[in-house]
Amino acid sequence: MPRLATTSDVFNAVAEPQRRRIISLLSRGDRPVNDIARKLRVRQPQASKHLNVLRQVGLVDVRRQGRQRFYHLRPQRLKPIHDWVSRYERFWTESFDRLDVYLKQLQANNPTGGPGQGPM
Amino acid sequence: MPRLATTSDVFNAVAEPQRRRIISLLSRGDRPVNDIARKLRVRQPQASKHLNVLRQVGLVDVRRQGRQRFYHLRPQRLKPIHDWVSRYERFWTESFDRLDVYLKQLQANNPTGGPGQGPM
DNA sequence: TTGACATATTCCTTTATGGGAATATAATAA
DNA sequence: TTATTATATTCCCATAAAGGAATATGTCAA
Repeated sequence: MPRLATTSDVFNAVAEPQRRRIISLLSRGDRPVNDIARKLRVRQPQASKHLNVLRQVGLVDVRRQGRQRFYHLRPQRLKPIHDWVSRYERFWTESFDRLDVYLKQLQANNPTGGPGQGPM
Repeated sequence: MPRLATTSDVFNAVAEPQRRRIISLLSRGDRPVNDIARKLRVRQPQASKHLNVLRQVGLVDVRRQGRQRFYHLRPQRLKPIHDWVSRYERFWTESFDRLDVYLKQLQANNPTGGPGQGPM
């Protein structure tokens, strides 16, 4: 099973640093392409390409205004990532002592037993 | 700026579905390689390769026990992802009405002005 | 019309990645 | 020792992806 396409998997879309920067930038307001390209120090075609990926995956949408295209962030699409990673939040939030670890070992070595604890 | 290596960027390491499944599995307890491979229905070498990536990026570590190697999740390494994506949480948590959007437009069109609001 | 500006798209090249298959290494058992 | 089990590693191949450069498309102004 290879990696899902950047245009269909949010995790993969966001695995590109430039695209993360675009998301950061757009979170402060809609912007036209040249604006984005200038701010991020990339050439316009690359900006357009990244924006195209983000649009296809649903992380941004576009609004035309004159000859410009204002890109707009759709942050709800980040929620799957947030949900997934939040399942592990307690592991670094709670005091996570050796007893917890020991109990987890036991559970792992005993496939039949115990209440389901961790995230899936 | 190309994509960072899966072995050095947690975002990229986690962009692979199989590796996310390994993380899920390990969150319920340490496991040896064959166990993981069997559970995830992948061949042992692929499991080892993914585990190697996860180990290099710091998401798991290994403990030898006899001829087996028990892999152990290091969930703290997921924190960077959690931190990053949490910056946008309020956008889908708060009621985010059209006024907010309008204010963001204004701010974007007026680079000099206004208090910094959004995440960076 | 023509020209200038804003953006998208295409083509090309390089590179990282992931799977398959085979093999190597390591540790235990007999 | 040899055999067996558990895991790692290597080699090969196919593919997605990202940047560069050039070009196409679209929109406005004169």
